Amino acid sequence: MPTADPAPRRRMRADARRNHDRLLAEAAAVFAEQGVEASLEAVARRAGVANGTLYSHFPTRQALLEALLANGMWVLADTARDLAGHLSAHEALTTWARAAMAHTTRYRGLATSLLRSVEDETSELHAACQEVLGAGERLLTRAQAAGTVRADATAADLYSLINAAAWAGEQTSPAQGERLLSFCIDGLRP
Amino acid sequence: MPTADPAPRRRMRADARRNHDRLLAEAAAVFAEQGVEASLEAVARRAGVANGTLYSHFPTRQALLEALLANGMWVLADTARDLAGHLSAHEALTTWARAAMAHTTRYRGLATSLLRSVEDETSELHAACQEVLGAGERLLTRAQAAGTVRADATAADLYSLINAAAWAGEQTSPAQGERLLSFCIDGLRP
DNA sequence: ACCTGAACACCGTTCAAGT
DNA sequence: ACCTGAACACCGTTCAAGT
Repeated sequence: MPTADPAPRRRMRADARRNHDRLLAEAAAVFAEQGVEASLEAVARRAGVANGTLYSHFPTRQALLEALLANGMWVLADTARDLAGHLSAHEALTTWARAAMAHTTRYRGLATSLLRSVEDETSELHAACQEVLGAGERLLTRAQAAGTVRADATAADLYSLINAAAWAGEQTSPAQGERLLSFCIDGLRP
Repeated sequence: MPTADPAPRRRMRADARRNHDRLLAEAAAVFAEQGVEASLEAVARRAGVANGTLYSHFPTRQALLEALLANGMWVLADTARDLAGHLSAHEALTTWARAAMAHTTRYRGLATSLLRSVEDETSELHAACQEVLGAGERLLTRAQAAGTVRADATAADLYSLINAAAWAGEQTSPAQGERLLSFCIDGLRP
């Protein structure tokens, strides 16, 4: 029961809808090439619209990211529920953590936005980040009940370590990022 | 036996020396306030010199950071040697890791520069980062010999986790950063 | 030997004017 | 209802001209 509707899908003029979609598509391409700090001016240019049009559709960079990522983040939360049904508490946790990290490495610089936004209520990404945090928390609690994770670990710890490993992977190599994630998760054991 | 002299301390015109020192002092202040991505134009302005003067003394942002940090990083490497003399292998490692993380949190954004620079030979910070990496490696090897750290952990792992924890602390809270460091170090146990 | 400041090519963000 | 594009205030970096 999300309180915000995903997008006012219908009540939009045809040209507005076209611009909206075009902007999202080009933003995805530009962010994939240059990371989430890429020039928004370049996004507008590639979408063939004036810079003001971009800002009227997506008032902030975070709003653009939210539109690109919210869906994937809901899927991630659903994945947590699925894994909880199919795997042991600890395997579900580690498998999901890897999936969450993979999502975070989608664009360079994303880990920074996602970690900041989980605590920043003014961020358009905040709700989606909280969703992911909550999904992780359920898997964490389950693993704690099973005795495979220390009792003092928190959802914020799990969320932080996933993002930190993703970030380290960005700066060095994906393999190094995954090694870090493994170490951190091992460090959660009692 | 460092091969690069710290700075051509003497052969400098008086005005050049003054500008050099003033630029460093203002850079330290501006970075402390705004992080290492702060405007270099602002640094030059506050130092009372033209922007070109800043670039002639410090051709890149990394060069400026190197001048500000290299000394502290050598100290960090020395600290590793001291700790090895006074503490158990594992205590020396954990104590030093905390000191290294504290150094990394000196300016916001620094973790990113320090992790990138350790592998990037073109960075002016590269030598100093390698120094720190090497210091960590000695403590790590000693702990591995003592059997308190798993054999497959590398110096790059240690260096990455210190910087990743510092980064996470920047994005959330120092306390969260320290929790992450603890978990990661625990994860290094056999 | 060093400094200056203009020059160039870029940004993010806002907002009056258009259709 | 939406789009345009100019306007403003800021960058990083280079380099001819000065002293």
